[in-house]
Amino acid sequence: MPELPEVETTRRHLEPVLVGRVIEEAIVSHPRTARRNASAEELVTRLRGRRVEALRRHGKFLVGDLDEGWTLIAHLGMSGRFSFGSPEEEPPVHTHVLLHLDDGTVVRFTDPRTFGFVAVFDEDEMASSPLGRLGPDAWSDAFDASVLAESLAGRTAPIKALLLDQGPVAGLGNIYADEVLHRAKVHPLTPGRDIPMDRLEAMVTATREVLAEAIEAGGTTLDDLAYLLPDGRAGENLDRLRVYGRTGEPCVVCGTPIERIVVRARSTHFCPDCQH
DNA sequence: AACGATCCCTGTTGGC
DNA sequence: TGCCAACAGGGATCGT
Repeated sequence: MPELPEVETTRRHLEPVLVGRVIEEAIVSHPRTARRNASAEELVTRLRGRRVEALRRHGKFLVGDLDEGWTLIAHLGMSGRFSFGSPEEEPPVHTHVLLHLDDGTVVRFTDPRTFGFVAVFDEDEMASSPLGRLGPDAWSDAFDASVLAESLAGRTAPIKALLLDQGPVAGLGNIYADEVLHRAKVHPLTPGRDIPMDRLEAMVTATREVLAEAIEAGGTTLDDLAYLLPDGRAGENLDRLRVYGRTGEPCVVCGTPIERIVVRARSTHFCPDCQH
């Protein structure tokens, strides 16, 4: 499923295609994908004629700066994916948004499970957008141990849940949260407020390492969930995962079998020996 | 305010 | 072999 590395990989592929282009026409064929706007028709109206000035990312959100003060927000959800091609090509099944650009390229948003969305907000709406509740981006210098310590102070929820919350840090999902906790040797059920400073520092370092590896590999494509890069290739990070999806396999550090528990209705993988 | 449960959605999987 | 329930999960929402 798309997390920060998959969204960043998507951003890097889309940036040269979108930035500087004008969206001449937009087609939105699934109302749920447009649910952050008043209607699919409103989203189409807001997209039409807009020039894309920049493509950024915060956490798992893609952020497109449009002209005249508009902002494009897209989230891949569980199964969302962007691709691009020519108008003559048949779009993939479950393609819900088409952006016809002024150079003839068509950008497509495809999302079988419709957990993702595409939206356009004005400046006032941006103030109350989903971005407002996000903590510092996990792949930025704004995320460090002192910031993390501040946001975890007094928090009794398990650290795994707090990492998924996007408040203390934005961009980690179920796969990379497990990977970070394993590398930092922190048990996923540890209450946030009980993690000592040296473990918080280890978590920040582990986050940078895990994300750097995953971005370099083009993200993680699981066997059963087909996240694909915009050019159709699979991400190559799966073999680098040390705990996620490895229940029962020996820990690469100590050999103890990896355990699986459920935290906040999310599968959670950890080494009971390394992570106390 | 913080936390936990529930819901949305559909392709894939596992059990019978 | 075929059918169907269970499962997967990011984020919003709601109750406590």
